[in-house]
Amino acid sequence: MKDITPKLIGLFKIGYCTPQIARIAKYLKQPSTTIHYNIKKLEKEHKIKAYKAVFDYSKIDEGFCNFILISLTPDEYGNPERIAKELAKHSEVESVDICTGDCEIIMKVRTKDQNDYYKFVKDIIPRKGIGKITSLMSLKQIKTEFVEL
Amino acid sequence: MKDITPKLIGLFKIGYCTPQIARIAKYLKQPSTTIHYNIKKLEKEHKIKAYKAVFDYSKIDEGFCNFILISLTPDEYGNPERIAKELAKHSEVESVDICTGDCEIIMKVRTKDQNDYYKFVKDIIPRKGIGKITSLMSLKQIKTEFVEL
DNA sequence: TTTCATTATTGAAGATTGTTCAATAAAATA
DNA sequence: TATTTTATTGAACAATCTTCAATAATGAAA
Repeated sequence: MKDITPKLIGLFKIGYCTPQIARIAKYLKQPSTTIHYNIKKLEKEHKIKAYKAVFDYSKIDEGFCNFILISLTPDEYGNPERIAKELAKHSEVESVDICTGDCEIIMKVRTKDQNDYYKFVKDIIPRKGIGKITSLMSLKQIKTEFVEL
Repeated sequence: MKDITPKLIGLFKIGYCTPQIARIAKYLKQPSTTIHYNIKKLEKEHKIKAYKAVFDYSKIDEGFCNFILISLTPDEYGNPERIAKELAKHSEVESVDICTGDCEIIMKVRTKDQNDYYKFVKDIIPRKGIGKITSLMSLKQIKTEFVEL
């Protein structure tokens, strides 16, 4: 057996999908060429970043979800983007935001279980600039990426 | 002019896309029927919830992003899901998670600006069961929905 | 207002892609 | 081993996306 499922999931996480012009045209009762034109416009303006799949992560070995609130060390207050972009590179990371308030960076991370999460935190967090972190564990996901589960 | 853009954005937020089987087949060097079969399997197992677009939200009037940490009143500790599902219904809400720690619910909300965010909070939050809320404002988004910006 | 340039809409034709089907192979089960 | 189920694959088909050229609408400038 080939087991291409993990490869598919990896591709679908970031793209490899495309709009359903005909279906949208029917739903909005407009010619498909008009829909096509408007979608291409959104793409040219870089308003659409990607077409992708949303998963029920609990069913694809990514059911352990955590929010990580990161406080930076004072010497790194100036450029939180450097650290944020490094963190964003990891495939377990769903989102990274630079924010105000009690922390400087908030990220959402998906792993299979506590063990994998521990590995991630142990590996990724002890780097220059990161002062303190707080984890908020998600017990149940009601809505993700605008999709209700 | 028809201005179907807002309708397209609404549709793309939740679906109306489809996988690119031929492209994946080429990339993975597999027959397209094999890719097709495996994707349909993922769908039947309900591992894939939707195919959708990811936006550069700063370019589509949803640039003001906040994380809201919600503490419930003691009498609602028992069923946080009722409140969570209600909150999830609103189109401004990207995600809703029930969690442990300092709060019971964490949600991600996108609005056009502070005014719209204020309206949302004023409208949505004062409901039975919600005790205290904390907002974390996102100043800059580095990665969203697994897509780097 | 009139002219001109740009942007938006649309139908028809063509190129590409997703889907179905039937046959075969592989894996799991008894 | 025998049997059932699951997985892979190529060929034909149906559906979709895309291109193109013509037209209409909009906005800017004289």
